[in-house]
Amino acid sequence: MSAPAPFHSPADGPPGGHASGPDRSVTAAPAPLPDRLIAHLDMDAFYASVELLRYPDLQGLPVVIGGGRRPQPSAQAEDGRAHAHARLRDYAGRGVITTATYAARALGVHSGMGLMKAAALAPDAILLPLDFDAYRRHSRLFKAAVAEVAPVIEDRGIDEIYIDLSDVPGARDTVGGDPLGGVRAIGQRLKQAVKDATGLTCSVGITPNKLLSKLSSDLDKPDGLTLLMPADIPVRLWPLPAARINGIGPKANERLAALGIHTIGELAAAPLDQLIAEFGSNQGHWLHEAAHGRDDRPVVTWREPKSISRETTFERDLHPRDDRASLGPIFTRLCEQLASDLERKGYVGRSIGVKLRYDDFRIVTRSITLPQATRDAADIRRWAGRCLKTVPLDRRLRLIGVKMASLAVGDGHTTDATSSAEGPLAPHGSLPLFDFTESA
DNA sequence: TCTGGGGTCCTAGGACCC
DNA sequence: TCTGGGGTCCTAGGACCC
Repeated sequence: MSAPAPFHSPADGPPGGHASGPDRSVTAAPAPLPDRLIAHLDMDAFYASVELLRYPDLQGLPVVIGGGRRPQPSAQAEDGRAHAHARLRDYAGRGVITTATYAARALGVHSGMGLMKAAALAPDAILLPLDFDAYRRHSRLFKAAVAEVAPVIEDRGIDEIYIDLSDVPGARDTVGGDPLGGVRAIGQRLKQAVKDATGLTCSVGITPNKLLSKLSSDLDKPDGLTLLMPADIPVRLWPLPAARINGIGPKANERLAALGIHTIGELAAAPLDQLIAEFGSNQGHWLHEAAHGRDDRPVVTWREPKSISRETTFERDLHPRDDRASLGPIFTRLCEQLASDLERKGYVGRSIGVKLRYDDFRIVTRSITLPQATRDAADIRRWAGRCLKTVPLDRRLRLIGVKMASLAVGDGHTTDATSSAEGPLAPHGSLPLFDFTESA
Protein backbone atom coordinates (compact mmCIF):
# COMPACT_ATOMS: atom_id res chain seq x y z
CA MET A 1 0.00 0.00 0.00
CA SER A 2 2.06 2.86 -1.21
CA ALA A 3 -0.43 5.01 -3.01
CA PRO A 4 0.83 8.55 -3.03
CA ALA A 5 -1.51 11.47 -3.11
CA PRO A 6 -1.99 12.69 -6.66
CA PHE A 7 -1.48 16.25 -5.69
CA HIS A 8 1.11 17.64 -3.42
CA SER A 9 -0.12 19.17 -0.29
CA PRO A 10 1.26 22.57 0.54
CA ALA A 11 3.19 20.95 3.33
CA ASP A 12 5.25 19.15 0.73
CA GLY A 13 6.26 22.43 -0.76
CA PRO A 14 7.36 22.82 -4.30
CA PRO A 15 9.80 20.26 -5.62
CA GLY A 16 13.34 21.31 -5.04
CA GLY A 17 15.87 22.59 -7.47
CA HIS A 18 13.75 24.68 -9.76
CA ALA A 19 14.04 28.28 -10.64
CA SER A 20 11.07 30.17 -9.41
CA GLY A 21 9.52 31.82 -12.38
CA PRO A 22 8.96 32.21 -16.08
CA ASP A 23 12.31 33.79 -16.64
CA ARG A 24 14.08 31.37 -18.91
CA SER A 25 15.71 32.74 -21.99
CA VAL A 26 17.54 31.25 -24.86
CA THR A 27 20.95 30.09 -23.77
CA ALA A 28 23.94 29.09 -25.78
CA ALA A 29 24.68 25.78 -24.09
CA PRO A 30 22.04 23.05 -24.10
CA ALA A 31 20.44 22.45 -20.71
CA PRO A 32 21.54 19.27 -18.97
CA LEU A 33 19.11 16.36 -19.01
CA PRO A 34 16.71 16.41 -16.07
CA ASP A 35 17.05 13.90 -13.23
CA ARG A 36 14.02 11.99 -14.37
CA LEU A 37 12.88 10.99 -17.84
CA ILE A 38 9.24 9.94 -17.76
CA ALA A 39 7.20 8.72 -20.71
CA HIS A 40 3.44 8.70 -21.10
CA LEU A 41 2.21 6.30 -23.73
CA ASP A 42 -1.35 6.58 -24.96
CA MET A 43 -2.89 4.21 -27.48
CA ASP A 44 -4.55 6.01 -30.39
CA ALA A 45 -8.37 5.66 -30.38
CA PHE A 46 -7.76 2.33 -28.70
CA TYR A 47 -11.08 0.47 -28.83
CA ALA A 48 -11.83 1.72 -32.30
CA SER A 49 -8.37 0.78 -33.53
CA VAL A 50 -8.74 -2.76 -32.17
CA GLU A 51 -12.05 -3.04 -34.02
CA LEU A 52 -10.41 -1.84 -37.23
CA LEU A 53 -7.94 -4.70 -36.96
CA ARG A 54 -10.95 -6.99 -37.13
CA TYR A 55 -12.82 -5.03 -39.81
CA PRO A 56 -10.10 -3.54 -42.04
CA ASP A 57 -12.76 -2.53 -44.58
CA LEU A 58 -13.90 0.15 -42.12
CA GLN A 59 -10.54 1.93 -42.26
CA GLY A 60 -11.02 5.64 -42.80
CA LEU A 61 -14.76 5.55 -42.15
CA PRO A 62 -16.52 7.24 -39.24
CA VAL A 63 -16.92 4.47 -36.67
CA VAL A 64 -17.98 4.75 -33.06
CA ILE A 65 -17.67 2.12 -30.39
CA GLY A 66 -20.18 2.08 -27.64
CA GLY A 67 -23.21 0.62 -26.63
CA GLY A 68 -26.06 0.34 -24.58
CA ARG A 69 -27.63 -2.66 -23.26
CA ARG A 70 -29.97 -3.18 -26.14
CA PRO A 71 -29.11 -5.43 -29.01
CA GLN A 72 -27.92 -3.63 -32.10
CA PRO A 73 -31.29 -3.09 -33.75
CA SER A 74 -30.43 -3.46 -37.39
CA ALA A 75 -27.37 -5.64 -37.22
CA GLN A 76 -28.28 -7.91 -40.07
CA ALA A 77 -26.72 -11.27 -40.62
CA GLU A 78 -23.06 -11.44 -39.72
CA ASP A 79 -21.76 -11.93 -43.22
CA GLY A 80 -18.70 -9.91 -42.42
CA ARG A 81 -19.21 -7.10 -44.93
CA ALA A 82 -19.57 -3.45 -44.28
CA HIS A 83 -23.29 -3.44 -44.86
CA ALA A 84 -23.79 -5.81 -41.96
CA HIS A 85 -22.80 -3.14 -39.47
CA ALA A 86 -25.34 -1.10 -37.57
CA ARG A 87 -25.60 2.60 -38.28
CA LEU A 88 -25.74 5.16 -35.55
CA ARG A 89 -29.14 6.34 -36.81
CA ASP A 90 -30.66 2.97 -35.92
CA TYR A 91 -29.62 3.11 -32.32
CA ALA A 92 -32.13 3.46 -29.51
CA GLY A 93 -31.02 3.39 -25.91
CA ARG A 94 -28.92 5.03 -23.24
CA GLY A 95 -25.43 4.16 -24.27
CA VAL A 96 -22.54 6.58 -24.75
CA ILE A 97 -19.63 6.64 -27.15
CA THR A 98 -16.60 4.98 -25.65
CA THR A 99 -14.29 5.69 -28.57
CA ALA A 100 -14.68 7.29 -31.96
CA THR A 101 -12.33 6.94 -34.93
CA TYR A 102 -10.65 10.12 -36.09
CA ALA A 103 -12.98 10.19 -39.10
CA ALA A 104 -15.94 10.16 -36.72
CA ARG A 105 -14.40 12.84 -34.52
CA ALA A 106 -14.22 15.05 -37.57
CA LEU A 107 -18.03 14.94 -37.60
CA GLY A 108 -18.18 16.35 -34.11
CA VAL A 109 -18.77 13.23 -32.05
CA HIS A 110 -16.51 12.27 -29.19
CA SER A 111 -16.23 9.84 -26.33
CA GLY A 112 -18.68 10.37 -23.52
CA MET A 113 -21.33 11.72 -25.86
CA GLY A 114 -24.70 10.00 -25.73
CA LEU A 115 -25.29 7.79 -28.74
CA MET A 116 -28.66 9.38 -29.43
CA LYS A 117 -27.06 12.78 -29.62
CA ALA A 118 -24.22 11.43 -31.73
CA ALA A 119 -26.76 9.91 -34.12
CA ALA A 120 -28.14 13.36 -34.77
CA LEU A 121 -24.67 14.58 -35.77
CA ALA A 122 -23.45 11.54 -37.67
CA PRO A 123 -26.38 9.30 -38.55
CA ASP A 124 -24.40 7.26 -41.07
CA ALA A 125 -21.50 6.48 -38.79
CA ILE A 126 -20.97 2.80 -38.11
CA LEU A 127 -21.77 1.67 -34.59
CA LEU A 128 -19.89 -1.30 -33.19
CA PRO A 129 -20.56 -2.95 -29.83
CA LEU A 130 -17.91 -3.19 -27.15
CA ASP A 131 -15.72 -6.27 -26.94
CA PHE A 132 -13.80 -5.87 -23.70
CA ASP A 133 -12.10 -9.24 -23.98
CA ALA A 134 -10.45 -8.14 -27.20
CA TYR A 135 -9.37 -4.78 -25.72
CA ARG A 136 -7.92 -6.46 -22.64
CA ARG A 137 -6.03 -8.90 -24.84
CA HIS A 138 -4.45 -6.10 -26.86
CA SER A 139 -3.81 -4.14 -23.69
CA ARG A 140 -1.77 -6.98 -22.23
CA LEU A 141 0.10 -7.30 -25.52
CA PHE A 142 1.16 -3.68 -25.75
CA LYS A 143 2.13 -3.46 -22.08
CA ALA A 144 4.24 -6.61 -22.35
CA ALA A 145 5.93 -5.21 -25.43
CA VAL A 146 6.76 -1.97 -23.61
CA ALA A 147 8.09 -3.91 -20.62
CA GLU A 148 10.67 -5.53 -22.91
CA VAL A 149 12.09 -2.08 -23.60
CA ALA A 150 11.55 -0.41 -20.21
CA PRO A 151 10.24 -2.37 -17.23
CA VAL A 152 9.20 0.39 -14.79
CA ILE A 153 5.58 0.88 -15.80
CA GLU A 154 2.59 2.47 -14.10
CA ASP A 155 -0.76 1.22 -15.30
CA ARG A 156 -3.25 3.99 -15.97
CA GLY A 157 -6.03 1.92 -17.36
CA ILE A 158 -6.57 -0.23 -20.40
CA ASP A 159 -4.99 2.08 -22.97
CA GLU A 160 -2.32 4.19 -21.28
CA ILE A 161 0.76 3.87 -19.10
CA TYR A 162 3.56 5.89 -17.60
CA ILE A 163 7.08 4.56 -18.05
CA ASP A 164 10.14 5.61 -16.07
CA LEU A 165 12.99 5.85 -18.56
CA SER A 166 15.45 7.46 -16.15
CA ASP A 167 17.61 4.38 -15.80
CA VAL A 168 17.06 2.76 -19.18
CA PRO A 169 20.46 2.14 -20.79
CA GLY A 170 21.13 4.62 -23.55
CA ALA A 171 18.50 7.12 -22.47
CA ARG A 172 21.14 9.72 -21.66
CA ASP A 173 23.32 9.13 -24.68
CA THR A 174 24.04 12.02 -26.98
CA VAL A 175 23.36 11.05 -30.57
CA GLY A 176 24.90 13.08 -33.36
CA GLY A 177 25.39 15.99 -31.03
CA ASP A 178 21.78 15.85 -29.80
CA PRO A 179 21.60 15.36 -26.04
CA LEU A 180 18.03 14.12 -26.45
CA GLY A 181 19.00 11.65 -29.17
CA GLY A 182 19.23 8.71 -26.81
CA VAL A 183 15.87 9.25 -25.20
CA ARG A 184 14.26 9.94 -28.57
CA ALA A 185 15.57 6.61 -29.85
CA ILE A 186 14.03 4.85 -26.87
CA GLY A 187 10.73 6.56 -27.58
CA GLN A 188 10.88 5.26 -31.12
CA ARG A 189 11.71 1.77 -29.87
CA LEU A 190 8.67 1.86 -27.59
CA LYS A 191 6.38 2.82 -30.44
CA GLN A 192 7.84 0.18 -32.74
CA ALA A 193 7.53 -2.51 -30.07
CA VAL A 194 3.85 -1.65 -29.60
CA LYS A 195 3.26 -1.67 -33.33
CA ASP A 196 5.02 -5.02 -33.80
CA ALA A 197 3.10 -6.62 -30.95
CA THR A 198 -0.38 -5.31 -31.78
CA GLY A 199 -0.44 -3.66 -35.18
CA LEU A 200 -1.59 -0.49 -33.40
CA THR A 201 -0.14 2.98 -33.14
CA CYS A 202 0.33 5.00 -29.99
CA SER A 203 1.42 8.48 -29.03
CA VAL A 204 4.27 9.08 -26.61
CA GLY A 205 5.32 12.09 -24.59
CA ILE A 206 8.68 12.15 -22.82
CA THR A 207 9.44 14.85 -20.25
CA PRO A 208 10.84 15.20 -16.72
CA ASN A 209 7.54 14.27 -15.04
CA LYS A 210 4.15 12.65 -15.37
CA LEU A 211 2.17 15.87 -15.64
CA LEU A 212 4.17 17.15 -18.60
CA SER A 213 4.35 13.73 -20.24
CA LYS A 214 0.59 13.32 -20.10
CA LEU A 215 0.18 16.70 -21.77
CA SER A 216 2.90 16.00 -24.31
CA SER A 217 1.60 12.65 -25.51
CA ASP A 218 -1.48 14.54 -26.63
CA LEU A 219 0.37 17.22 -28.60
CA ASP A 220 0.98 15.16 -31.72
CA LYS A 221 -1.74 12.56 -31.94
CA PRO A 222 -2.04 10.09 -33.54
CA ASP A 223 1.24 8.20 -33.84
CA GLY A 224 3.26 11.00 -32.25
CA LEU A 225 6.47 11.24 -30.30
CA THR A 226 6.93 14.46 -28.36
CA LEU A 227 9.87 15.42 -26.19
CA LEU A 228 9.41 18.41 -23.94
CA MET A 229 11.99 19.78 -21.55
CA PRO A 230 11.69 22.55 -18.94
CA ALA A 231 13.02 25.21 -21.29
CA ASP A 232 10.14 24.46 -23.67
CA ILE A 233 7.43 25.21 -21.12
CA PRO A 234 6.75 28.87 -21.98
CA VAL A 235 6.48 28.23 -25.69
CA ARG A 236 4.76 24.86 -25.77
CA LEU A 237 2.81 24.65 -22.54
CA TRP A 238 1.61 28.12 -21.69
CA PRO A 239 -0.46 28.76 -24.84
CA LEU A 240 -2.60 25.67 -24.13
CA PRO A 241 -6.02 25.89 -22.47
CA ALA A 242 -5.86 25.38 -18.71
CA ALA A 243 -8.30 22.49 -19.01
CA ARG A 244 -5.64 20.45 -20.78
CA ILE A 245 -4.00 19.88 -17.43
CA ASN A 246 -4.92 16.46 -16.12
CA GLY A 247 -6.95 17.24 -13.02
CA ILE A 248 -8.59 20.47 -14.21
CA GLY A 249 -12.07 19.36 -15.17
CA PRO A 250 -15.15 21.31 -16.21
CA LYS A 251 -15.87 22.75 -12.75
CA ALA A 252 -12.38 23.97 -11.99
CA ASN A 253 -12.09 25.30 -15.51
CA GLU A 254 -15.21 27.38 -15.06
CA ARG A 255 -13.94 28.83 -11.81
CA LEU A 256 -10.66 29.68 -13.50
CA ALA A 257 -12.49 31.33 -16.36
CA ALA A 258 -14.36 33.45 -13.85
CA LEU A 259 -10.96 34.73 -12.72
CA GLY A 260 -10.08 35.52 -16.30
CA ILE A 261 -7.73 32.53 -16.52
CA HIS A 262 -8.06 30.54 -19.70
CA THR A 263 -4.58 29.33 -20.60
CA ILE A 264 -1.90 27.53 -18.69
CA GLY A 265 0.27 30.61 -19.08
CA GLU A 266 -2.38 32.80 -17.47
CA LEU A 267 -2.60 30.26 -14.68
CA ALA A 268 1.17 30.37 -14.25
CA ALA A 269 1.03 34.16 -14.01
CA ALA A 270 -1.84 34.21 -11.53
CA PRO A 271 -0.87 35.24 -7.99
CA LEU A 272 -0.63 32.21 -5.75
CA ASP A 273 -2.67 34.06 -3.13
CA GLN A 274 -5.54 34.45 -5.56
CA LEU A 275 -5.54 30.76 -6.42
CA ILE A 276 -5.49 29.81 -2.76
CA ALA A 277 -8.32 32.21 -2.01
CA GLU A 278 -10.44 30.66 -4.76
CA PHE A 279 -9.50 26.99 -4.52
CA GLY A 280 -8.14 26.45 -1.05
CA SER A 281 -4.59 25.81 -0.01
CA ASN A 282 -4.22 22.33 -1.38
CA GLN A 283 -5.64 22.79 -4.84
CA GLY A 284 -4.35 26.35 -5.06
CA HIS A 285 -0.77 25.27 -4.60
CA TRP A 286 -1.25 22.36 -6.95
CA LEU A 287 -2.66 24.57 -9.73
CA HIS A 288 0.31 26.91 -9.37
CA GLU A 289 2.87 24.11 -9.52
CA ALA A 290 1.11 22.40 -12.41
CA ALA A 291 1.05 25.57 -14.50
CA HIS A 292 4.81 25.82 -14.07
CA GLY A 293 5.20 22.21 -15.16
CA ARG A 294 6.33 20.97 -11.77
CA ASP A 295 5.31 17.55 -10.55
CA ASP A 296 7.35 15.05 -8.56
CA ARG A 297 4.90 12.17 -8.30
CA PRO A 298 6.77 8.90 -8.76
CA VAL A 299 5.94 6.22 -11.28
CA VAL A 300 4.07 3.66 -9.16
CA THR A 301 4.32 0.13 -10.49
CA TRP A 302 1.73 -1.45 -8.21
CA ARG A 303 -1.02 -0.28 -5.92
CA GLU A 304 -3.62 -2.22 -4.00
CA PRO A 305 -7.18 -1.52 -5.10
CA LYS A 306 -9.22 0.62 -2.70
CA SER A 307 -12.67 -0.48 -3.79
CA ILE A 308 -14.45 -2.82 -6.15
CA SER A 309 -17.96 -2.10 -7.41
CA ARG A 310 -20.72 -3.06 -9.81
CA GLU A 311 -23.44 -0.83 -11.13
CA THR A 312 -26.02 -0.83 -13.87
CA THR A 313 -28.20 1.69 -15.65
CA PHE A 314 -31.68 0.45 -16.47
CA GLU A 315 -33.10 0.49 -19.95
CA ARG A 316 -35.92 2.57 -18.56
CA ASP A 317 -36.26 4.28 -15.20
CA LEU A 318 -37.70 1.98 -12.58
CA HIS A 319 -39.87 2.85 -9.63
CA PRO A 320 -38.85 1.29 -6.34
CA ARG A 321 -42.41 0.24 -5.58
CA ASP A 322 -44.06 -0.35 -8.94
CA ASP A 323 -41.05 -2.13 -10.40
CA ARG A 324 -40.03 -3.99 -7.32
CA ALA A 325 -40.29 -7.29 -9.15
CA SER A 326 -37.61 -6.16 -11.61
CA LEU A 327 -35.38 -4.33 -9.17
CA GLY A 328 -34.98 -7.12 -6.63
CA PRO A 329 -33.33 -9.63 -8.96
CA ILE A 330 -31.16 -6.93 -10.57
CA PHE A 331 -29.91 -5.89 -7.17
CA THR A 332 -29.23 -9.45 -6.13
CA ARG A 333 -27.32 -10.13 -9.30
CA LEU A 334 -25.09 -7.07 -8.75
CA CYS A 335 -24.26 -8.35 -5.26
CA GLU A 336 -23.42 -11.77 -6.67
CA GLN A 337 -21.23 -10.28 -9.36
CA LEU A 338 -19.45 -8.14 -6.78
CA ALA A 339 -18.88 -11.22 -4.59
CA SER A 340 -17.43 -13.13 -7.50
CA ASP A 341 -15.20 -10.17 -8.49
CA LEU A 342 -13.86 -10.09 -4.94
CA GLU A 343 -13.19 -13.81 -4.96
CA ARG A 344 -11.51 -13.77 -8.35
CA LYS A 345 -9.23 -10.92 -7.29
CA GLY A 346 -8.57 -12.31 -3.83
CA TYR A 347 -10.01 -9.58 -1.62
CA VAL A 348 -12.43 -9.24 1.24
CA GLY A 349 -13.89 -5.95 2.42
CA ARG A 350 -15.35 -4.25 5.48
CA SER A 351 -17.31 -1.40 3.94
CA ILE A 352 -20.41 -2.11 1.87
CA GLY A 353 -22.13 0.70 0.03
CA VAL A 354 -24.95 1.31 -2.38
CA LYS A 355 -25.39 4.01 -4.98
CA LEU A 356 -28.60 5.19 -6.58
CA ARG A 357 -29.10 7.57 -9.42
CA TYR A 358 -32.57 9.06 -9.64
CA ASP A 359 -34.31 9.92 -12.87
CA ASP A 360 -33.25 13.55 -12.36
CA PHE A 361 -29.61 12.38 -12.24
CA ARG A 362 -29.14 13.12 -8.57
CA ILE A 363 -26.92 10.57 -6.88
CA VAL A 364 -27.17 9.34 -3.34
CA THR A 365 -24.87 6.90 -1.60
CA ARG A 366 -25.08 5.00 1.66
CA SER A 367 -22.44 2.81 3.21
CA ILE A 368 -21.79 0.87 6.36
CA THR A 369 -18.65 -0.52 7.90
CA LEU A 370 -18.78 -4.04 9.25
CA PRO A 371 -16.81 -5.37 12.21
CA GLN A 372 -15.46 -8.18 10.06
CA ALA A 373 -14.46 -8.31 6.44
CA THR A 374 -16.46 -10.47 4.08
CA ARG A 375 -16.89 -11.34 0.44
CA ASP A 376 -19.94 -13.53 0.80
CA ALA A 377 -22.73 -12.74 -1.67
CA ALA A 378 -25.50 -13.22 0.88
CA ASP A 379 -23.69 -10.99 3.38
CA ILE A 380 -23.21 -8.31 0.77
CA ARG A 381 -26.81 -8.53 -0.29
CA ARG A 382 -28.06 -8.34 3.29
CA TRP A 383 -25.98 -5.31 4.28
CA ALA A 384 -26.49 -3.50 1.00
CA GLY A 385 -30.20 -4.04 1.54
CA ARG A 386 -29.88 -2.38 4.94
CA CYS A 387 -28.19 0.59 3.34
CA LEU A 388 -31.01 0.86 0.82
CA LYS A 389 -33.54 1.09 3.60
CA THR A 390 -32.06 4.42 4.66
CA VAL A 391 -32.48 6.04 1.24
CA PRO A 392 -35.62 7.88 0.19
CA LEU A 393 -37.19 5.71 -2.49
CA ASP A 394 -39.83 8.12 -3.59
CA ARG A 395 -38.98 8.58 -7.23
CA ARG A 396 -37.84 6.61 -10.22
CA LEU A 397 -34.35 5.23 -10.38
CA ARG A 398 -32.02 5.30 -13.32
CA LEU A 399 -29.09 3.38 -11.86
CA ILE A 400 -28.23 1.19 -8.94
CA GLY A 401 -24.80 0.05 -7.76
CA VAL A 402 -23.06 -1.88 -5.01
CA LYS A 403 -19.54 -1.23 -3.76
CA MET A 404 -17.08 -2.90 -1.42
CA ALA A 405 -14.35 -0.78 0.15
CA SER A 406 -11.85 -1.06 3.00
CA LEU A 407 -10.39 -4.01 1.14
CA ALA A 408 -7.89 -6.49 2.48
CA VAL A 409 -6.20 -9.41 0.83
CA GLY A 410 -8.00 -12.49 2.06
CA ASP A 411 -9.72 -15.73 1.26
CA GLY A 412 -13.10 -14.96 2.75
CA HIS A 413 -12.99 -17.78 5.29
CA THR A 414 -12.27 -15.65 8.29
CA THR A 415 -15.70 -14.36 9.11
CA ASP A 416 -19.32 -15.19 9.47
CA ALA A 417 -20.04 -12.83 12.29
CA THR A 418 -22.03 -10.41 10.21
CA SER A 419 -24.42 -12.85 8.70
CA SER A 420 -27.62 -12.42 10.61
CA ALA A 421 -27.46 -9.16 12.48
CA GLU A 422 -30.45 -6.90 12.66
CA GLY A 423 -28.68 -3.71 12.78
CA PRO A 424 -28.31 -0.16 13.88
CA LEU A 425 -29.61 1.60 10.81
CA ALA A 426 -32.56 3.87 11.32
CA PRO A 427 -34.94 4.87 8.55
CA HIS A 428 -34.38 8.24 7.00
CA GLY A 429 -36.84 10.93 7.92
CA SER A 430 -40.50 10.22 7.37
CA LEU A 431 -40.41 9.45 3.69
CA PRO A 432 -42.08 6.31 2.50
CA LEU A 433 -39.50 3.59 2.31
CA PHE A 434 -39.88 0.55 0.20
CA ASP A 435 -37.69 -2.45 0.46
CA PHE A 436 -37.45 -3.94 -2.97
CA THR A 437 -34.64 -6.14 -1.82
CA GLU A 438 -36.83 -8.69 -0.13
CA SER A 439 -38.49 -11.06 -2.49
CA ALA A 440 -42.21 -10.84 -2.11
C1' DT B 1 -34.74 11.64 -27.06
C1' DC B 2 -29.38 13.95 -23.45
C1' DT B 3 -25.56 11.88 -20.19
C1' DG B 4 -22.00 4.06 -19.12
C1' DG B 5 -19.19 1.66 -15.80
C1' DG B 6 -15.31 1.33 -12.88
C1' DG B 7 -12.26 3.68 -10.33
C1' DT B 8 -9.29 7.52 -7.26
C1' DC B 9 -8.84 11.30 -4.19
C1' DC B 10 -10.53 15.33 -1.45
C1' DT B 11 -13.56 17.76 1.80
C1' DA B 12 -16.24 18.24 5.73
C1' DG B 13 -18.86 17.15 9.81
C1' DG B 14 -19.74 14.20 13.79
C1' DA B 15 -18.29 10.60 17.08
C1' DC B 16 -14.97 9.26 20.05
C1' DC B 17 -10.63 9.23 22.49
C1' DC B 18 -6.70 10.98 25.07
C1' DT C 1 -20.26 27.67 34.09
C1' DC C 2 -18.68 28.88 28.24
C1' DT C 3 -14.20 28.59 24.15
C1' DG C 4 -9.58 23.09 24.46
C1' DG C 5 -7.38 20.56 20.99
C1' DG C 6 -5.42 17.12 18.34
C1' DG C 7 -5.95 12.47 15.97
C1' DT C 8 -8.59 8.86 13.88
C1' DC C 9 -12.57 6.60 12.12
C1' DC C 10 -16.87 6.79 9.74
C1' DT C 11 -20.16 8.64 6.41
C1' DA C 12 -21.92 11.46 2.32
C1' DG C 13 -21.05 14.05 -1.46
C1' DG C 14 -18.43 15.74 -5.30
C1' DA C 15 -14.69 16.44 -8.85
C1' DC C 16 -12.16 14.07 -11.91
C1' DC C 17 -10.14 10.33 -14.89
C1' DC C 18 -10.08 6.37 -18.36
